[in-house]
Amino acid sequence: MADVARLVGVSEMTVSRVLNGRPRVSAETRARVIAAMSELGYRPNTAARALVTGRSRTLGVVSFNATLYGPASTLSGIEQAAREAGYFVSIAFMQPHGRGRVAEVIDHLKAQAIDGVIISAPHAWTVKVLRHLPADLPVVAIDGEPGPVPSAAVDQYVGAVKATEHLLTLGHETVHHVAGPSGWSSARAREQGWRDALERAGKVVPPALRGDWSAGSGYEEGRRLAASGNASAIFAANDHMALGVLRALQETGAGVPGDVSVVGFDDVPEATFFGPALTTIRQDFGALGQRGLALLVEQIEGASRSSRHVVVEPELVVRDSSGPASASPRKKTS
Amino acid sequence: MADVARLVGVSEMTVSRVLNGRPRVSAETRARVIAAMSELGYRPNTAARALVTGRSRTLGVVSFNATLYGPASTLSGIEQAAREAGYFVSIAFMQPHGRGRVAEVIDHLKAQAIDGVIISAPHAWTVKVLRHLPADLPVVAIDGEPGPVPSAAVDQYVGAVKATEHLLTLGHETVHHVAGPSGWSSARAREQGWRDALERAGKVVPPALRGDWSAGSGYEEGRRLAASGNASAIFAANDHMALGVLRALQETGAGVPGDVSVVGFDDVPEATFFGPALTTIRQDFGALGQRGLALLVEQIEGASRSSRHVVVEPELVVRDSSGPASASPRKKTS
DNA sequence: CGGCTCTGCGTTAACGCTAACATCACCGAA
DNA sequence: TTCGGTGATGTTAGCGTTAACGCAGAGCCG
Repeated sequence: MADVARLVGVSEMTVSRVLNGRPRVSAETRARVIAAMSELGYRPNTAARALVTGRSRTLGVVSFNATLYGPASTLSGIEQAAREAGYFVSIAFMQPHGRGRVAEVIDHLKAQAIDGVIISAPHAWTVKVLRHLPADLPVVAIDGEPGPVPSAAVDQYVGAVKATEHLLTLGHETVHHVAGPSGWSSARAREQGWRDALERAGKVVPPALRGDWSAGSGYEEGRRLAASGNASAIFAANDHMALGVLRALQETGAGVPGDVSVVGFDDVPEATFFGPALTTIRQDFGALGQRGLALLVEQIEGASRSSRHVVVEPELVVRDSSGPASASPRKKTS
Repeated sequence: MADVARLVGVSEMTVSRVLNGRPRVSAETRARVIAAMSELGYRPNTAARALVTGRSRTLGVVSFNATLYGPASTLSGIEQAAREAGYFVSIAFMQPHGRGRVAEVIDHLKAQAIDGVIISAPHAWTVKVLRHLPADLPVVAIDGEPGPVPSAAVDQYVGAVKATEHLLTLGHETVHHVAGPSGWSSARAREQGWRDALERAGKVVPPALRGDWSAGSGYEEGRRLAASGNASAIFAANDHMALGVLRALQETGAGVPGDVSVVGFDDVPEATFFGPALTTIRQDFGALGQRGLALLVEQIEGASRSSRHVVVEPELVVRDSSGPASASPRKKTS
């Protein structure tokens, strides 16, 4: 920086002002400084900057289960938005064991000079963790229920309503639900949306079956439903379970969508290639990440803290696995 | 830090020495300093440290296509190992468009004070990018071919050989291959391994079919193979294409593994739940990340630079989709 | 024309930490 | 006894940047 200042014949302070886009520098000086900076290949030293300003332009992201499609896409969205906003993204993954480890991970991030944190909080219990964070650290929760800190989430409830109503519109008498594990906010919200949609339409609400997000659990519940022989429409709480359901139906000879319609949730990239292509609810994880980041930057830069809970609308994607209810109920085939 | 020093009644320098585990501090003083630090909740300021030492204990990771299982798992492995080694991990994702963006992303990371970079280099062309990096920046390439910088990769070639030999051992006359897109190092290595294994066994090498990693492309090539009616063993270059192949076979009435055996590559979590459960080659992505990180830390901390190319062995996982060749070749069914 | 504001710069002093050297007490060897 | 060595600690300076203030000159108003 001293070199730049010397080359232009001004003080370091003036260079600093140009660097930060501050006013009180004549257009001409500004141009000459910029020229000198690029000529010398000058790069500001982030450490020195952080030291004096107390801000590092680095954000922490705590993510659970980074290998799943949803969290990974969200992370990607966050990173891109952060880069555009001029922030760096430092990551820390939680091992699934939970609880005690959270503190450790957050400690790790706090050891760094971090301007704010985005925490993926898919479990109901994570809300408790959020309470124990230092009050002066800007935080955004992603993918959880509205809690003590600003948050961004896909509207799971609405998505489930859309899925259920789609099936009802096709003429199905009712819709069966393979739910996600209790304790997950998204599983709860989807189940509630399904239940409410059925009740609003005056339909019978069959008992919800409970899976664990895995294709295997979807397969098991699918077998159960197929055996009962009275399901004509199934809404699975995620695409992997829907995949299991599809397989179970196929094995028991039920046609999809001829005999049974199936709808998933998430729209993972492979969903188009399931057999048949899966009707599902698309979550825009990238947008989720962006919104979350925007919320965090807003807190950090002290703008209005108006909207404490941002919601992303999911979207129904109709493919081949859902169709009109057949005229007569399907016979039990196995 | 001044507070800690005052509380103990020593100079800041002594506190600093304790902090860095330096000698020349009496055991008693050391203990008192540590006590004071925890009493005051003191946390060293990373920015000040980085400013004076020129090292930030932050690593950059450049990853392509972060939403795929492989890269995401690798990233997770890197992060965990880095945390244990006392480093922070700053990420930057490439958008798939490639080329020009690489420089931009690396620039972003260089703007931060970074001690080293791990670059995921799955394409053959990424090797060129590596040449243009500043020579003084420690770099490790992951998941590419041996190139100008130290690298860590899963031994794709050996994996493909294992898959092919597994099928030959089961008595199949030859093995068909649905390859990945050319331009990907891993696709090339897997194809080469398959080819060599067949040749070594003195078998006919059928032309390789080319997919694009997606389930859709696997489905198409699977239809083609099923139509030809003479394939009894298929090795798909990844699990998603294998999924497509399975579906195609199922639709055309070919039994798996009764009529046709199928083997994939990767061992994605859902592979167990494919129909039938997929025999595949497991890549330990977590280990890959760890090894890559170790290589980088070695460079940074100036230890021996002995092994410039580290290889992780993949592992055959036998499930239900592969079985003995049927006595008589299957009839063409469609 | 005095006093006011505004612009465009410069000067000084940190930010929190560590490298390098300085100091001092003590100990064993010559 | 003197001297060099060593272990424990302190002092000084500076890493690269920005906040806060200072100051001169231009322009404007009453």
